[in-house]
Amino acid sequence: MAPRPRTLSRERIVSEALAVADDVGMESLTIRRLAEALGVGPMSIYHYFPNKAAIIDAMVDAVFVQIALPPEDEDWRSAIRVRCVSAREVLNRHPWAPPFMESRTSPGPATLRHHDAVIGCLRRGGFSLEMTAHAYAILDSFVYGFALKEAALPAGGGEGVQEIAEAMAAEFDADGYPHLFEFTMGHVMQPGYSFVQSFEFGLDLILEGLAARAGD
Amino acid sequence: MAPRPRTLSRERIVSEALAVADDVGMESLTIRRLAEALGVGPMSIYHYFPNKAAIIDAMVDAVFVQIALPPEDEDWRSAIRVRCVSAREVLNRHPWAPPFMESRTSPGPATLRHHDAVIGCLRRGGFSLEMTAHAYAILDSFVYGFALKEAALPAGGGEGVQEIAEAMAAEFDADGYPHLFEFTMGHVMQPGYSFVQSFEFGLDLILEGLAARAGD
DNA sequence: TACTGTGGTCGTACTTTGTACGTATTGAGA
DNA sequence: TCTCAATACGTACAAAGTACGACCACAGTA
Repeated sequence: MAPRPRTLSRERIVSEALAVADDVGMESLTIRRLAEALGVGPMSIYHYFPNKAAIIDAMVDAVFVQIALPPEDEDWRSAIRVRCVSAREVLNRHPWAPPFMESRTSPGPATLRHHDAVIGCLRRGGFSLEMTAHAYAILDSFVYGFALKEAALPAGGGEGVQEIAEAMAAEFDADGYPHLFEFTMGHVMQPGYSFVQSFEFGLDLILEGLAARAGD
Repeated sequence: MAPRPRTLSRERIVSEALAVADDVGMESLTIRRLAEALGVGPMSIYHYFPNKAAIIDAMVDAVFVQIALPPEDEDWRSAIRVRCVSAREVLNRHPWAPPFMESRTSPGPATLRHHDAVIGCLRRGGFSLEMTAHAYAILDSFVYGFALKEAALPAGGGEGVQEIAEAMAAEFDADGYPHLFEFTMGHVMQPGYSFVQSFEFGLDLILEGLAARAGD
């Protein structure tokens, strides 16, 4: 029945794939590299997954597992807030993920459970089906979009940004872009700047707007 | 000086690349395929671009060209609205684009001009530098995130969704996901459902929230 | 007219990818 | 001990990006 349960398993493969993708990026996650990280021949992986796409599906589901579900004992607004903050953290840990979270055609169980919990939370909060659709669309668009932008930033979002901004500023020195110039110099490159602050600002703005419309 | 200006040019290459990517998706946009579409050998392309990444950079800039700048003669709120609606349309025409729009490290001139115009619009509207950063972050996160989700949908967002939803519903028939089930059946699969409606809903919600905070 | 240089194109070939196919190894049950 | 199925791997092939250098057509020059 289990002749040779040597080293591999779906779990180990997925977890190693996450590590590699986090480390070197999705475009450098190759079967060979993954196999090497697992200490195994490339073809061994295909005993557990039919193809690379299936591995990515499993990776996406593994990301969803990490996102906190909205706590059931809180009101919808703070419960949703918890899950959105958690989602940003998780997506930040896996910068490769945002483009894949929504585009997979075969969602895994964790993905389904997650969506079920969020929808349930909104419904319990008194949202109609239509308003639930709107709320979920705007919240997730914001969360994924923000994560997408953050992924483009160097780690942390504080330090390395200045360098990039500096390099960019050098290109449009000839003030063909006056507002961009002012913005970069006067804000982005200032010491206290942090892109992440905009996340809670935006999230609370959206939650407030949703609360005002909750009865619709 | 111009010994043999036969068929190729940067413009023609980029425009054909857009067409191919729109048609078969980014992952199927290969140099060979692009060359074939241009009626040219694969290597000829490398006379105009140093590598594939440079082509993608140019493609992204070509997408930015299409997005309407905020009209200067309108108040910030409707001007920004115009450009966001336009952005969604354009990104919808190029479903491959969202993950690339922010992640390129060398922005083209259209990209810079676009950002300059949006920032200028907000500044003229009375936003502080800090508020401008927040506003731009939330607006673009929403727009890109929404486009990302839309790209995962079959064309149009109305028709094919039902089929997919039906297929999905078949999997969780065992009502392990009651809210998702209710949502899918009671809303998504209803005749009038349209995901796109959520865009204007969300956009107006955000604009309203920003207007309320504009003085900060 | 012949020659030469230069810019545009392509043929060949190398490396790296995903993965089809068949084979070797192992230990549980007969 | 023998068999067999589950597991791992070796080899090989198609398709990708692209380095390298050859070819080709014309613009000037002589």
